[in-house]
Amino acid sequence: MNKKVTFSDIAKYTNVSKMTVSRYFNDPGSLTPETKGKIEKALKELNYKSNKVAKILANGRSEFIGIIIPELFFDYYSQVLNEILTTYNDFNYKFLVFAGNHDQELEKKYIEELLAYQVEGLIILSYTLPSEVLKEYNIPIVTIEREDQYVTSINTNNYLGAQLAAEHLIQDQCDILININSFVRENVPAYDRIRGFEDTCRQNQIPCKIIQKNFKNDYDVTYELLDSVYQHLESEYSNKRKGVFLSNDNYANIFLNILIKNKKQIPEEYEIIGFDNTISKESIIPITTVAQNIQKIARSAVEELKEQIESKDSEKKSEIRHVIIDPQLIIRGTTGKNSYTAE
Amino acid sequence: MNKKVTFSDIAKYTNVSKMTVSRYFNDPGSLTPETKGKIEKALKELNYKSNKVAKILANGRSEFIGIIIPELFFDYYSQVLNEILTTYNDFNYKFLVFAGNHDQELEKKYIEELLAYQVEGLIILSYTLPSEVLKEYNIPIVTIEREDQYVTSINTNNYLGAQLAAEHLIQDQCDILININSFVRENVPAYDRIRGFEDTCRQNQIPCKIIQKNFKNDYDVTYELLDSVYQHLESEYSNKRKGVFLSNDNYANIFLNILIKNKKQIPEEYEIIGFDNTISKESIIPITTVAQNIQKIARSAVEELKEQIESKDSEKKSEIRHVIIDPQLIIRGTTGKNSYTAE
DNA sequence: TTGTACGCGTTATCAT
DNA sequence: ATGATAACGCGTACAA
Repeated sequence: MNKKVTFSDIAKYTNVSKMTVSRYFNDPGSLTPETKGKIEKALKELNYKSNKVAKILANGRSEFIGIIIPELFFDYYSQVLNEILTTYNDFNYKFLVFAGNHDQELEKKYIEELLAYQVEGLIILSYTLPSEVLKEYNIPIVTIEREDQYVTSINTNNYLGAQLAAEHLIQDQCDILININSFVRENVPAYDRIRGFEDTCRQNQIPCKIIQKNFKNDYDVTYELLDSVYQHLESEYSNKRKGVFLSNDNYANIFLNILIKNKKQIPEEYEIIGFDNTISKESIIPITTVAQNIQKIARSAVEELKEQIESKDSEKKSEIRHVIIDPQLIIRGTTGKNSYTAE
Repeated sequence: MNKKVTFSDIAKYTNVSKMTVSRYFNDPGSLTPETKGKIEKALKELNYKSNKVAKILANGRSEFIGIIIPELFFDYYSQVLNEILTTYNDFNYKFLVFAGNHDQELEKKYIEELLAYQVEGLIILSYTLPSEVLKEYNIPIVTIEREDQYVTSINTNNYLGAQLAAEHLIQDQCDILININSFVRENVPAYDRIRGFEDTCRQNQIPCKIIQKNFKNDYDVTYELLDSVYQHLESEYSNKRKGVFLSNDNYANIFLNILIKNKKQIPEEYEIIGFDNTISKESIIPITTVAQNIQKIARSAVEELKEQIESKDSEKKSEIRHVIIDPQLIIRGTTGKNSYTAE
């Protein structure tokens, strides 16, 4: 390892100034082929390795973007992070990633740390800090699928997703439509899954029931809660065709398992639709689900951030924007009267 | 945002030198309470924000660790990444993360980029670059669950995992033990799942069959391949009690679904054991599985890296180490004659 | 096309 | 306990 080779070393070796070496990288067109060749040779022979930290200090552009996710045990976050990381190939931003673990104080600390490293922007998937607080950091920010009143955001068109689900269940002639959800606040995007579902039922004059439970991030708790929901539905709507829309694939999968164990006919007695298109395909009956366009969400997030970062330079203050990405209904075996087979 | 507040600004404001301001952060014990107070006040009043990029350039310690994962669609990688990120709270390393997407050239490029940002070490989960190549970068490196001959690594005790699985199936009086695997090379840790399985069968004089298929990262392909395996097992071992050990939970789940659809009795006719403890719990029958101790794997990786980083300073060259973490068998509904119920 | 001088914000070193 | 000065490695601005 010894000492690092710098522009000065290359400059001495080639009898040019270090500015010329710098230009070799940043403005090669301005060099004669000769000097270019000399420098190229020297770089190889001295085994030069660039130091971007010095570059940041000199020109102020870190090309860092900070990401704060709640965690990676939930497939949705993993997939979004995966797609964000992949944008490196097109946008060249480097990503410093923190897992907030649902802890507000921790997340504040993480943001301070990210700012210290001169990140040019933040992508926030965690939800503990209100957007009003986020905006105060005065740095380009994009949030994804969370409360977003005061900041630019990318969200799925949850309303449309719920609408597609409800319409599909109605078309399949379900007698009663049920939405199973956790207690989401009205100001988060996911609440539109309830609004869209209710509105669609009302417009089609189909009975509709919203069931909200205090789901934890725990399989057994979720199982118990959904089992009680099942009992309730059985007693309440015994001889009706039930169309059930759950707020994510994990819930949908567990609910499906409960139905199967109780020997229910699917999709004859129950139709099921999940959300997120994560594990739904791997269920005992592949589950119809609303798929978010995660790649588009991720790319849009980086694009919006890039725009903010660049408009910051040119003094045009960019307005807050809320980008909405349409989801897609993926029809599988838990809906459609003739589809009780695997794909 | 205006101009950034620096140590110089604080120094002028308080009539001390910027060195004293620096000491306020790095060696506060050496300051008098008075100056400490003055500086503290100035930091608040001028709203100072630290710049760690300048700090890196000055002292050479970035506190960055680079991570290269193949992708995040596979739960195992997500969980490992999650646990690595969480070590920030104890070790204070910041993580620059790249998704290699199984592309060797891309990964080389990513490593160069990471080196340019002065990362102090690398954690490699991707497998495209041989450890012989990795070692040549001459920087602290730890690999996780991949070929590791020339570098320090953290791996699960795959041999033990397979042994636990085989012993459990034998104890449950299976007549024939089957291991379903992809074509893994003999020099990757996962190959020990085959070795451990075979050895245990041999020692117990139980018939054993290793089936390797060319699994892709695709549900439908995997389904077809496992369906053909099922057909094969049915014709070959029709009235024997079959104990099947699959190399991950996804395969185990799909195989289980195939058995259920064919109305096989589980665990009477087939016993199933998966690996990784990811989706096994959410299957129609919760699947017995070998759980890797992911938290320990992640922490060990960071600890080993830290040791390498620190011993690098003190000129003691640290030896290559291969740390082995024991997994644990989690018994659920797909094994054990009396356990055909959910947990 | 190439060079000079200086600055980026911090720490290291040697003084006092 | 505090300060002066020189790094760290690169880019900007202006000059030649």
